[in-house]
Amino acid sequence: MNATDTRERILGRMFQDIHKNGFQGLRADRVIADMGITKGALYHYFPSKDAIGLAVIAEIIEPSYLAFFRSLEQAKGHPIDLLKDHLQELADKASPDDIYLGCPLNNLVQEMSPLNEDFRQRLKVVMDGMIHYSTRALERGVAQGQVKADTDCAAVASFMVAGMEGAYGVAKVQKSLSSFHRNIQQLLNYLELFRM
Amino acid sequence: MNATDTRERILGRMFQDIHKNGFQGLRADRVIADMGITKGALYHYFPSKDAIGLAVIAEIIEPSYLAFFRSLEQAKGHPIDLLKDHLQELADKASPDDIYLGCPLNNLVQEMSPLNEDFRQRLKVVMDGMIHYSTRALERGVAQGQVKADTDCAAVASFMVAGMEGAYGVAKVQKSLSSFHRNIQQLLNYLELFRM
DNA sequence: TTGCGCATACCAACTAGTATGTATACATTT
DNA sequence: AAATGTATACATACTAGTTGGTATGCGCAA
Repeated sequence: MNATDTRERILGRMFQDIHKNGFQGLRADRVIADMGITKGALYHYFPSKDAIGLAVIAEIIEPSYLAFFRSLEQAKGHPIDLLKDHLQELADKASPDDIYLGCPLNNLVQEMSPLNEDFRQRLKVVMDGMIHYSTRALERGVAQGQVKADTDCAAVASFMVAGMEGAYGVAKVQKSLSSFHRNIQQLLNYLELFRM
Repeated sequence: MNATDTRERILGRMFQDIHKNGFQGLRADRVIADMGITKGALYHYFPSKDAIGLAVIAEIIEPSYLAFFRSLEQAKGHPIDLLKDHLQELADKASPDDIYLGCPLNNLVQEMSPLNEDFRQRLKVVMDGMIHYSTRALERGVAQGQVKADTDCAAVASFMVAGMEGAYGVAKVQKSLSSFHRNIQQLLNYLELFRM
């Protein structure tokens, strides 16, 4: 068990606890106790609780969310299909627990944006990234005659992300996977409007 | 200053603090200290912190959100116009602070749904109500030839609420009123699709 | 033998909640 | 009408448990 492993194991567990309890609800000492290690290890790797949260965003949430959207830059295929396929995949892969706990990104956004500017800015980078790469994909679609010429690509991309997060939120209160599917389906219908 | 006043003043302040800090972030004693009263008063009216949160939902959040949607039952006019007007009004009336702090309903949903079943159910009643009354309004529109006959009214109503909450969320990280306006505008465009 | 990776032991501040006291209004009895 | 009881609406003081964080020590590999 080398050092990097321990740090990443801690981060992974912290992510899970934050996912369920929120950052304010995170009890770092309880998490590490569950892992069978002690505060010595925790504070060896992270100077403070805030640092844990920021590291979770930077090292777990951001990569996992932006991977797909960055990949749009090199992706071939109709941008509307690429975006729809991604949303469809999110819906297909979502477990009841994913729905019950909600979108980790959205959760942190709602909780931490007004409380901590460092958090907000890091989270904003992630969401802006999602919107940015989607916008560019749609714009390429316009240039290639795949997307309607009068499309406000930035507005559509932004609303797609908003609709996604909204779908997570509604499904979360309702504790309903099928609610999530229905709302994602409506979002797919919306995206289809902009196909050439 | 009679008793009812004090109770309602406490609730109002608690609502504000929850709106900013979340329920877990609420420090009830700090709030009442700011009000110039003491724990005696607080625990005279509320048996526990949870009771404060549930009272805020039942007595402040639920009425304010459901007022409009209930009114749809008696409203005359095109249902799509009624819904669009409401969304437009939300956008027009939103202050920068409303955006920065986010939608109180959505905030609590994201934070509390997985943590407290009592909270989740009370919040679900509110969101279900919003969707329910919107669905019925659209269905009456179908019956009266104002809304396209093949419209899945429940799906549209649900997605409208999801889009609304999503718009709040995205605008919250971005700290941008214009982002909110853009996303609401997209939602209005979406609703327009179902006009007969 | 020095520094890394952790464990142990501790602490100050906070936090929800309680136990108890008290002033005032209002009803009841005398 | 005066005296007495009683419920309401708080205030004060306290506590047990928690929480984030620190100080220190110690084994082990390079």
